[in-house]
Amino acid sequence: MKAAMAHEVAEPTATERVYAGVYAAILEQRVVPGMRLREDEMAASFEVSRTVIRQALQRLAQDRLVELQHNRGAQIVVPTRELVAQVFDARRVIECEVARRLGGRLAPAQRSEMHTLVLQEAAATLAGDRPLAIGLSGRLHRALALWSDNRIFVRVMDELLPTTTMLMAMYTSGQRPACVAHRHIELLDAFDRSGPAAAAEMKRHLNEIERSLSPQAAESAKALALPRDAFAPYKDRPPPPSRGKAGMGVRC
Amino acid sequence: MKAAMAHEVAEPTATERVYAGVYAAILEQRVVPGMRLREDEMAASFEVSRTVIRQALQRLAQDRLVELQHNRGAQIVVPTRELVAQVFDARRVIECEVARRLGGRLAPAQRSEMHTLVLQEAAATLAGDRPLAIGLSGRLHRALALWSDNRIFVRVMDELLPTTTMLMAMYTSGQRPACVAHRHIELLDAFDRSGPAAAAEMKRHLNEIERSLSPQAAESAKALALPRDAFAPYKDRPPPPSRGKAGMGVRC
DNA sequence: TCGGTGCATTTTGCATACAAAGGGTGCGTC
DNA sequence: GACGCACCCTTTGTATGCAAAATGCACCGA
Repeated sequence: MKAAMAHEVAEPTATERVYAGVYAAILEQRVVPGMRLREDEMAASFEVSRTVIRQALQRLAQDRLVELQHNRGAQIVVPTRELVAQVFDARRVIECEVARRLGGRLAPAQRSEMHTLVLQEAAATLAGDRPLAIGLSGRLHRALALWSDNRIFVRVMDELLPTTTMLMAMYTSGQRPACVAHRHIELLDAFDRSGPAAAAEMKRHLNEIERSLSPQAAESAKALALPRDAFAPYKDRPPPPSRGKAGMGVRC
Repeated sequence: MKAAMAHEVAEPTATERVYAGVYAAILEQRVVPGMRLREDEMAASFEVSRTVIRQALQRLAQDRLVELQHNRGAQIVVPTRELVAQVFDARRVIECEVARRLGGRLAPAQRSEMHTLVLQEAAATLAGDRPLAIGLSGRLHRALALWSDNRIFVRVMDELLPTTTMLMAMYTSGQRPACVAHRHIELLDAFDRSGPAAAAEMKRHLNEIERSLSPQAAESAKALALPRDAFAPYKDRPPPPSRGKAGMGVRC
C-alpha cells in the first residue's frame, strides 16, 4: 500500500537508472546521434551488470531512442527529417482527433490541470531548464490523450513522445530555445471553444513545433565512439556537471 | 548473407518459440482469458529456462496479449467490450486516414498484392483455417499502413493487430466464423476509386468487424489455473491436437 | 594495391543462482 | 465464525558464466 502514491519516488531499479541516465544524456547532448553504446562500457560506467544494461537498452530501443542492430549492438538513433515528418504527421492525425473530441468538453478539473501544466512549462522555459520544459510539454499532450477516454491514444503518445523529446533536444542544439510554451496557452484557449477549433489549433501548434526543428542540423557523425565520460557522472563525479543543461541563457 | 531472404525460416530462438506457442494457444483457445501463466510451469512445458519464459512474457505483455501484474505474475488478458471499443475506435482513426491517403493511388504492384492477400484469406476461410485467415487479414491491414509511407502507422498497427487477432479469436468461439473476407474485396474496390471512398469503406469494414465481436461472450473465468496440457504439444505430443483449429465447419 | 582469409572482439541467447519483496493462504486465537 | 498474523510460495531484480554467431579488422599473399 506504500506503492499507492509513491509510483516513482521509491528506489528506482538499476534498469530504470540506466534508462534515465541514457535518456538524460541524450537530452543534455552528452551523447551524439549515431554514437555506439557498448554493453560492458556502459556496465562499467553505471556499475551494474550487463543484464541491467541489456534490459535498459531494450527499453530504449522500444522507445526508439536507440537502435539495436543484430549482432552489432546499440547506437543512439540518428534522426532524419523523414523521421521528423512522420512523427509529426502521425501526431497530427492522432492529436487533432483527440482535440476534436475534447474541445469545448474539458471538465473543470482537466482544464485547470491543463492550465497548471502550461504555467509550469512556461516557468521552466523562463528558468532556462529546457529538459524540464520539454518534459512538461509532453505531459500536457499526454494528458490530453488520457482525457480522450481511449487508452490506445495514450499508448501511441507514450511511444511518440520520447522520440519527439529527443528530436527537440537534438535539433535545437542550444541555438534555439523551446519557445512554444505561450503557444500552449493559445491551445488552452482553443480547447475552451469547440472541437474543430481545438483541432485546428492543435494542428497549427504541431506544425509550428515541427517547423522549429528539422531544417539545418543534419545528421551528425555516423558511428562515433562513446566518449569515456558520457555517463561518467554516475561513476566518479558526485555532482553531474551542468554541461549545457541550464545556463544556456534560454529566454523567449 | 544467408540471412538476406531467410528472415524467419531459420531456427527461431527459444524465446520466439515460447512467444509463438502462447500466441497460438490463445488463438486456438487452449488457454482462457484470465488464466495465470506461471513461470516454472511454462519453463517445464517448453523445456527452457525461466529466462526465456520471462523474455517471452515481456514481449507478450508488450503486445498486450498477457498482463503483467507486479509480483503477481502474468495472466492472459481478459478482453472487455471497452477494449474492443477502444481498439476499433483507434483503428478507425488511423486506418481511415491511411485509406484516405491511399485510395485511388495504389501502385499496380500494391493493388495486386492486396488482391493476392484477399484471395488467400478467402481461401483460408473456406478451408476452415481461422487462425490463418485472421493472420492474413491482419497482414492486409498492415500492408496498407506500410504503403501509407509513414512508418509510425505501421508501428501502431503492429501494436493493435495482435490484440485485434486475440479479440477475434476469443469473441467468436467457434460459433461464428470470420465471414469478413468478401468484405475485403469490397475494400479493394473502394481503394480503386478515391481516398474518401476508401476511407468510408474502411470505416464500414472496421465497424462490421467490431459489431461481429463484442456482444455476448462476456468475461470468462477470472483467474483460472493453467491446465496441465495447455502447452503440452511442445513437450510430449509430436502432432498438436486439432482442438477447434480446423474442422469447425467454417463456411461463409 | 587489391582481395581474401583468419583472428579478436562483441553481441546474443540461454542457463543458473540468489536475495528481496509481495501476495496469498492457512492457522491460531478471540 | 471472524479476524489477524505468520509463513510459504512466487515473482522480481540482478549477477555471472558460457557457448555460439557475427562483425570488423588486421594481416597476408598475389
